[in-house]
Amino acid sequence: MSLISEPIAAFSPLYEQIKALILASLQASEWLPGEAIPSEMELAARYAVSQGTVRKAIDELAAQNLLVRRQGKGTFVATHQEDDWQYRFLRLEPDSGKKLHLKNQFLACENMVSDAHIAQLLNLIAGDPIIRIDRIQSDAGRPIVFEEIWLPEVRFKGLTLDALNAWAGPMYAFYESQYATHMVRAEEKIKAVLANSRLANHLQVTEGAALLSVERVAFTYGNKPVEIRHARYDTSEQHYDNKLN
Amino acid sequence: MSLISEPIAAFSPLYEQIKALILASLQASEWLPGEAIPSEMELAARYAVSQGTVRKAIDELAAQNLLVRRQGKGTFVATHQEDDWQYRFLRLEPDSGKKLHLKNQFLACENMVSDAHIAQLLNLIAGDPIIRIDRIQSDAGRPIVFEEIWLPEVRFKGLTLDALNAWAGPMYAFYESQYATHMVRAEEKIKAVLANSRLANHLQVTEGAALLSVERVAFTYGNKPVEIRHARYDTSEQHYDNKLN
DNA sequence: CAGTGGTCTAGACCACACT
DNA sequence: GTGTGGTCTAGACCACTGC
Repeated sequence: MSLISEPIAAFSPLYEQIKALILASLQASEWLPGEAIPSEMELAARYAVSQGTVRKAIDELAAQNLLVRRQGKGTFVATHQEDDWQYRFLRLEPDSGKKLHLKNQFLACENMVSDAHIAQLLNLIAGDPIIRIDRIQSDAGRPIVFEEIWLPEVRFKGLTLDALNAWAGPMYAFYESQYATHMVRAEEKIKAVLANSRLANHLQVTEGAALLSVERVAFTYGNKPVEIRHARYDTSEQHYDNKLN
Repeated sequence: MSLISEPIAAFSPLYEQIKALILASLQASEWLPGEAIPSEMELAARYAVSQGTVRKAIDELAAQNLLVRRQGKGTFVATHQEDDWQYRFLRLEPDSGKKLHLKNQFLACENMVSDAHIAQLLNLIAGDPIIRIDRIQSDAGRPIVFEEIWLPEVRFKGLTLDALNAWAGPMYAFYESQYATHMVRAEEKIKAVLANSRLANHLQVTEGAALLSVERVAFTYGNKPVEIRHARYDTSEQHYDNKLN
């Protein structure tokens, strides 16, 4: 009888390896968000494979929203600074169908040490330094969202309330331009909760009103969690919109 | 100066046309859910294109979850009857991480006429006949979900409470096997609401408890809406799980 | 016009499932 | 072994962008 050992590494097609190489370059900031990566022909030459193989690798990265293809122009590193990506992860929509125009109001930005829960979510150790931010987002003067945000202090060193208040655009564009941190994906856990007095005050609803609780973990390249958010949405006149495929 | 008319029909690549042809066959039930479609070679011959072009068409349909590729076996029409697709559209998960084992309890199944709201969502006219179903889903004896469901009577003729109670599996597998209706995608609008006495009673929570309200429209082939659901989830020990990419 | 991504082809070969 | 989907290649040509 023959001795056939279990394959340690499963078969990995060439384009998967190319994908990994491109990903490594993204992670190493060889090409920055918004910039063009080399053309398919150049990459094919660099990796010594055919254009079709590079193409398949890029296709998959584009499907995961890591790259953006633009015919005639090139392939670009995805960025949260583009107009149509500004609110890529925001699923809240007014019932009326109009568009939300959210304005930030930052309440706090303080350095502290993480508890066990936040530490675990961020792959840190309880007691590691973190930054905690509170903010309210309003549409036409009406508060809609109250959010608590936790960030690892190592990555977001020196972040202050003043810096936040000086920034007009969305949070993830801020992280990208100020801290070279691009968010790739996020996971959310949604519940219905009752407003306590603090939440009621922030969102100008009555105590005991129903609010949507949204806990988010956001990840950069390499599946690294770098932001925790706990949001409460007032869904009396807006809803969380989701598509199932 | 030259007179250049706007292109009426934009350029449409071959594989898009093949995609449309395959879609038409699916919609016409030429191949039923769970069945294999012809091999790539056969389809290439049938449509007189290369295998690569058929491949790209199938790739995109598989990405939309309309087809399922299985190496060495063939390409199959997606079905809700497969084990791992049973709860493809259910995003509710226990906080504990365990799996939910939901048991159905159907409360009502009655014929009625649609109001303007439901009619509009189902592309019907107010007054058209519809079927309305109430059900409760429980996990380990605890009611978790209360749902109202509306179906167009034309498509689901003769549906009775007894038929529902005789069915053990998930709803969309039932529609598929009994009414030749396969659900392709769905849209959900989520809010937080307070339990009124009726909801409190169904879900065994106190009046004024916070509940997740989930309004779903589900579509078959050809973007045709064929089911409306309004669910209320008790999220005290479970949450709605969502991934953002 | 040159350069980029996008389409289409034809053919060779690999991995996997079934028999 | 045969048939299926999966990978990879090389080359031709099309569509779009910007100089």
